[in-house]
Amino acid sequence: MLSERRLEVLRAIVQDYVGTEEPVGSKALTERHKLGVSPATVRNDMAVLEEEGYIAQPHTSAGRIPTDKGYRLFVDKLAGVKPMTPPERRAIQNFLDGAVDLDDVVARTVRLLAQLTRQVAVVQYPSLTRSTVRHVELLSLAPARLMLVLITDTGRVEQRMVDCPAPFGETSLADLRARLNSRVVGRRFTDVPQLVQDLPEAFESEDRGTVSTVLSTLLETLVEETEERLMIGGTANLTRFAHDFPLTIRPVLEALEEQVVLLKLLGEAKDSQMTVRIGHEIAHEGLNSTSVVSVGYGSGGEAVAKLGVVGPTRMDYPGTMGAVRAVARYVGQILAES
Amino acid sequence: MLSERRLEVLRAIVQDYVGTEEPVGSKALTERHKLGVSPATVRNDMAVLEEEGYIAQPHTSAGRIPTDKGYRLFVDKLAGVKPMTPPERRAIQNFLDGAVDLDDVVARTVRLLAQLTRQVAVVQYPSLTRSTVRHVELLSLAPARLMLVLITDTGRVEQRMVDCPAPFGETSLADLRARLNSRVVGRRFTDVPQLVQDLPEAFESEDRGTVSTVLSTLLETLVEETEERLMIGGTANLTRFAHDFPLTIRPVLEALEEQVVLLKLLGEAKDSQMTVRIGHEIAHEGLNSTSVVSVGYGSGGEAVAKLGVVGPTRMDYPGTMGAVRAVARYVGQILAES
DNA sequence: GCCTGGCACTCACTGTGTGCGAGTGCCAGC
DNA sequence: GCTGGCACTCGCACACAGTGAGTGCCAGGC
Repeated sequence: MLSERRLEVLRAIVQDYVGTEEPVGSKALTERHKLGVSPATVRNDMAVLEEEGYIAQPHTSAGRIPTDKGYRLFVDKLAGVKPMTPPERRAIQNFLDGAVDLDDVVARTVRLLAQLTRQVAVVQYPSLTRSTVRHVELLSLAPARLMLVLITDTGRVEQRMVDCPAPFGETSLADLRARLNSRVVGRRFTDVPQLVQDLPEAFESEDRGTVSTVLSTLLETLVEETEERLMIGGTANLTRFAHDFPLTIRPVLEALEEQVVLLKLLGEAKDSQMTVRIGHEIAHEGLNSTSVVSVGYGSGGEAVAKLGVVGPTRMDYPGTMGAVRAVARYVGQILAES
Repeated sequence: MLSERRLEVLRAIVQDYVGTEEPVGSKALTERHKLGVSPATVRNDMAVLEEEGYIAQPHTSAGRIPTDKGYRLFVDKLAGVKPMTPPERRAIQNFLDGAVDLDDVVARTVRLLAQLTRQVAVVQYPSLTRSTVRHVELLSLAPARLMLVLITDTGRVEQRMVDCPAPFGETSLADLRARLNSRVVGRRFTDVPQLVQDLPEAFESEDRGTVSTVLSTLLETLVEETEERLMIGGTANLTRFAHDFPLTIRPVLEALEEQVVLLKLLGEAKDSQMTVRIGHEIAHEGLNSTSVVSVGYGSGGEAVAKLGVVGPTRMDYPGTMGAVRAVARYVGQILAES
């Protein structure tokens, strides 16, 4: 176990490095922080911290920079979450309040997060898996062609075309619509397959084919859309540390376009808990020199989706965590209202 | 007017510079192209071309690079559109054929364009303004709460909540739905306002308030959604010329996030015609060292939206134009089918 | 009149060498 | 266990010369 002072030294190193973006030496440390000891002592502490793997030297005659392990300790033990100031809170709320629909809420959230943290923001659309059904609509577009529209409690809408094996009358359509809704409205998406299983049996044999087709399209939609959608913003912020990782910006951009990677990343985190993934803790190669701060958000107590930011491992963790948490809360409120 | 050979020299300069990304000198030019004259002659031609503003020297003892004006001449007079090869065409079609809905079509198109051109791809969602109505649906969610769903011929779906001033019965709802659809289905969005103008008069006075509210929400949706949506992809390709404009990448990323800018850019171009905007021809500052190649696409003869790519002014214009044109065609086909 | 070879000149780029200084590790002493 | 002192390391900035690609110009030839 590291002594109190050594932890203090680590904290100082992280703070200075995040601020200056330059390796920090023993002398500079004692000047900028009231550690109460001489540079020589700090050097000894640094030697220990380095041996334990918390900090490293880029080259022999340079200062130290934190390692991933160092940041990890910093986040877990040394840093709190920096709360937003009241004016910031008000600004967040005002900005989000202007949203007109779900797309707009997500778009505004991304912009807001990117601006607050000055990093890349990622917001997941409310997941269908954890949503409940608000309404299922069936529209007849042609004698043997239907449109299936699925509306979730979070306001998300999905639609699919259905080509029927046989013409389907308006009466049957109304019947199916009514039965379908009475079974699934208010229920969770995950429960839907079971709930509609025996529905074809209630219909005349000539209509059963169509009913089955509609149902399988519905189930397909549920499965397909379980692969969630994301919105990303603030990529221009990546250039702010271009000198930091000049060619590393490319793999990051590539990773960001591979939504699958991001979704997996968000998915790995514990539900509504704030999660910080640092550097090599991230499995994906392109993101090895970045950190991801994410948290779930939702209208009720439960998270329906996640949001977060991607930035350099050298980021202001307390501030970023504060912003992410605050935004998640307000988005949750907005969703609950609409 | 420039002589035939001087145009040939300009073409050679553009081609070489696009290929090598380095200023091209007179000697190298004569070696790589069969111009039939000596370097000294080419130097004289270059001096003329420079005087006329088609090429420039980065510094005194270097080769020449094309100016925006030089690229313009190249695109207008010297270069054709390079058609896609049959295997490429097949690949495009196969890739787009797998799409399941409009979002997917757009997403796949973006990916495809980015991959083909190795540049940033931009695809505009089919515009509501030029679309026709396929169906309007009204759903009752609560006694005084409706959901309005609008479906376009291109498969786009928009939904809005409507809070009614008074409870609205199922009968009235069905009536309104039927009247609304009989009037607007198959009509252009721009004609809708006029077509529904006198609709409230057909209802009992107690329902008129709600009908008006529904209609104004519908009209609002049309107006709001006229501000189009975009999908962007391939931003990682920006890093390919990072050495070319190392700090210029930032304003480009910023401009790409400002969808308004891009939409304006796409909007300025003539309808379905292929348009190339080069360097300073683009009003927006951040995009001054980029070129934009765009073209309209649509299911019928008329364009419903645009797509294109953003790349460095030093790009392979014939190839890019070929790819953009081919993709636009196939997307049009896909939309016509669905 | 246009093209060509020759020539002097420019200038970015590269590699080498040097001095500087921040930072380190170690050690003896308090 | 902390401190001051000291020798050492090494990246970085700067100066400087050599190289070579490229240019403009000019006199001569077709």
